[in-house]
Amino acid sequence: MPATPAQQQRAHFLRTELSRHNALYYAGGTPELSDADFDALLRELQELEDAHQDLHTPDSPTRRVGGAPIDHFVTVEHTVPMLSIDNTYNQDELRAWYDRTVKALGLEPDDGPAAGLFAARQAASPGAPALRTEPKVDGVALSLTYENGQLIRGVTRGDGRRGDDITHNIRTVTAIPTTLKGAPDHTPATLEVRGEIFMPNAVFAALNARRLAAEEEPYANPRNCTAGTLKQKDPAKVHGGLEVFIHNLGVWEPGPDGPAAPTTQSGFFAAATDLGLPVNPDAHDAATFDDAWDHVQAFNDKRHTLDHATDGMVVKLDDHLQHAALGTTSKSPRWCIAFKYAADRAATKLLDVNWQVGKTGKLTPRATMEPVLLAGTTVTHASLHNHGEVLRKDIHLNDTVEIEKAGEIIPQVVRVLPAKRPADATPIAAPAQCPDCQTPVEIEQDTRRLNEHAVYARKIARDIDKAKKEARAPRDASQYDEAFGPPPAPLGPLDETARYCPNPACPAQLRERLTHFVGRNQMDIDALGEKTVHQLVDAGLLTNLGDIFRLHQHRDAMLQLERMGDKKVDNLIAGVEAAKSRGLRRVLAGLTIRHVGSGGAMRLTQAFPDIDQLMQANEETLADIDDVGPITAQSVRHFLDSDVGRATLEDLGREGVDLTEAIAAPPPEAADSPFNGKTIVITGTLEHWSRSDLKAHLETLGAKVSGSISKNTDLLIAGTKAGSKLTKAQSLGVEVWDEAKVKATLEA
DNA sequence: TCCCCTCGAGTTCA
DNA sequence: CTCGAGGGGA
Repeated sequence: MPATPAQQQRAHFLRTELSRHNALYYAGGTPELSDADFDALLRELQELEDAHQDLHTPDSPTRRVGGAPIDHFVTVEHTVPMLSIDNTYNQDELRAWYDRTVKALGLEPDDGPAAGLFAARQAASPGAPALRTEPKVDGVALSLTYENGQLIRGVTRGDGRRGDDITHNIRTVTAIPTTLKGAPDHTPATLEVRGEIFMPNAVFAALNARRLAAEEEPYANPRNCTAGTLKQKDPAKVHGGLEVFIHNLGVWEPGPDGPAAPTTQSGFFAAATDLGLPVNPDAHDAATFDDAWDHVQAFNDKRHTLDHATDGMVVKLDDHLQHAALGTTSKSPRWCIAFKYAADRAATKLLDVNWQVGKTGKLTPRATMEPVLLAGTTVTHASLHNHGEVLRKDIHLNDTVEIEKAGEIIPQVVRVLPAKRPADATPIAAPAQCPDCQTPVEIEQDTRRLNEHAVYARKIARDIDKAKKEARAPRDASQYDEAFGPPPAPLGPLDETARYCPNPACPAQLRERLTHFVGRNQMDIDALGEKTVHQLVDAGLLTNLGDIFRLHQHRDAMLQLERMGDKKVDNLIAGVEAAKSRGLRRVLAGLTIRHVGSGGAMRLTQAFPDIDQLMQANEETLADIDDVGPITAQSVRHFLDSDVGRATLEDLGREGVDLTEAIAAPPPEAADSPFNGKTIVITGTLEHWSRSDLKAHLETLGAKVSGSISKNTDLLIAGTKAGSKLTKAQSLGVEVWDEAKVKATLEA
């Protein structure tokens, strides 16, 4: 049956949309569609084409050249999981891994070149290296399978357990042999190897130059471009020039005449080379730890001269028997470790500075820069923290600044490059008034420096007292230097640490405070996100915290707003209703009282479980509470005595918000729980609980759940993607559990 | 008075 | 995740 004009139009629309999103996705830009939405469109097009022969076109996204259409990639289970590698960031951490490993192998502690691992390797096989070092190339990990020397499959790493079958695309990569040397008789019957596929910088640059010339969106970086091109549905569109380095062995079944499986990492490299598989030319044997460390350091200079991105060095044990003996943790093998070089820096131009108003009224300068690629992401913004910081670093508009990522995540301006300061560089002006409500700002200075002055002044005051008692003349100011040492340098503009808008009714602050109040750990009103709050504030429906609980009176007004349907409004009203019973602790945590967050709110409600009792507490009583000192106490009292504070609490009470806190009796099993009395830190991504749920649960069992690791920590619960906390816990010798162990213990 | 430990607050990008 | 600052023990 021929398609109707409407169907033809729809099919055309779907084809252009799908191609456009494909292009966006592979350019590493922001996809406008989720994978599921993309698949839905693709399916719709497929169905249209199936029903109407005349809609078929050779270039349809549902087809690939000369083959059957692919709906989606086939998921393939890895025979041996492809794990990720643990990271270290300095020599001590690397050494700690090495010592741990030597100990786990049951060898003598390795204190010199003749002991430990080195000695063990020499005994087993004279001249054998203990370790191997190999650059960590920033590309895409994949697994290749050969049968009788023929390439039969290429699979992405995926989640480590299973990945996507990309064989059709892999065949177009000339760096990957489709037939091994010596095939079929002198190759393994089955061979599965792992490697990294990447795009050399020169290839990437040429590709982007072509795209720019054709007025197409350039690709974000070589790695995204590689990942994108491997996920092409049409192999003809895979970019040329991809390179690959094979680095690990998955499976090696020798077969009747084939070579025997290698038993060491160095042996594997030699064997791979014999079979025609490319390996990294900068990999080295290392007899001892010190040798390995020398390679690590030497490569830090060399890596910048290479034509591909590297972000570290992998250190591996050479002996496969030792690999087997050590095994793996749930996320990474114990027999190798990555050393990450100090955060990469990038230089870019500072274009603009905006002053943001925070929920406390703090004004923060936020820099906008020319987009620059840094450690895998494109960076445009960075906080400049405060005006003192701007002055101390002497940052001007139009300066070229050097940026790096703190903790691999948050971009920071490290310094300006003074030689590159242009003629049109202008100092960054700090606002004298709030950019939103024009109230004159208040300035805070470094408390430590203020304290130095206070200490110096006290010394003088005490001396004057003493002089009075001893009935002698007080010291002359010119003698102070001699008696008390030189006075601290006077405070100047460079000591400014914060600028505040003091107006409690500032609209910008109100927006931020409302957003905080409805946030996850406070009132937890899911339907009220940042966007919606701003919408409602702009519409005049939210002018204070209490208004949230009156939103249901403005149903019609809300329905007038953009992207606000019946369903969303119902959701919102139900969420607001539920929020009324969250209790005093969460209300206090949401109020933005200085120095009172979730922890402080808990302490306060433990001492004063309802608002009336809290209202009656004076500063001294408050300061008696554990973890509450004079400064926090004053801040709490100040809030409770302020007009806004009292009015807000009364308003919330009138609207039916629960201003009491039930004191949870510990469940009977708490006493024998292994978590009782333990100080626990949770990190990483958990599967079965949200982190806050697990925290709440462990607390009912008598545990203290804290946010940072120290030597007081009894236990670290590490989910996947655990970061520096895991490393720190290991270096402090803190016990670490994975999620499965927690689950098993809780169920026991 | 000095430190160590925690908490609060601000923050970027996918 | 990191910084700064408050709290509290040594």
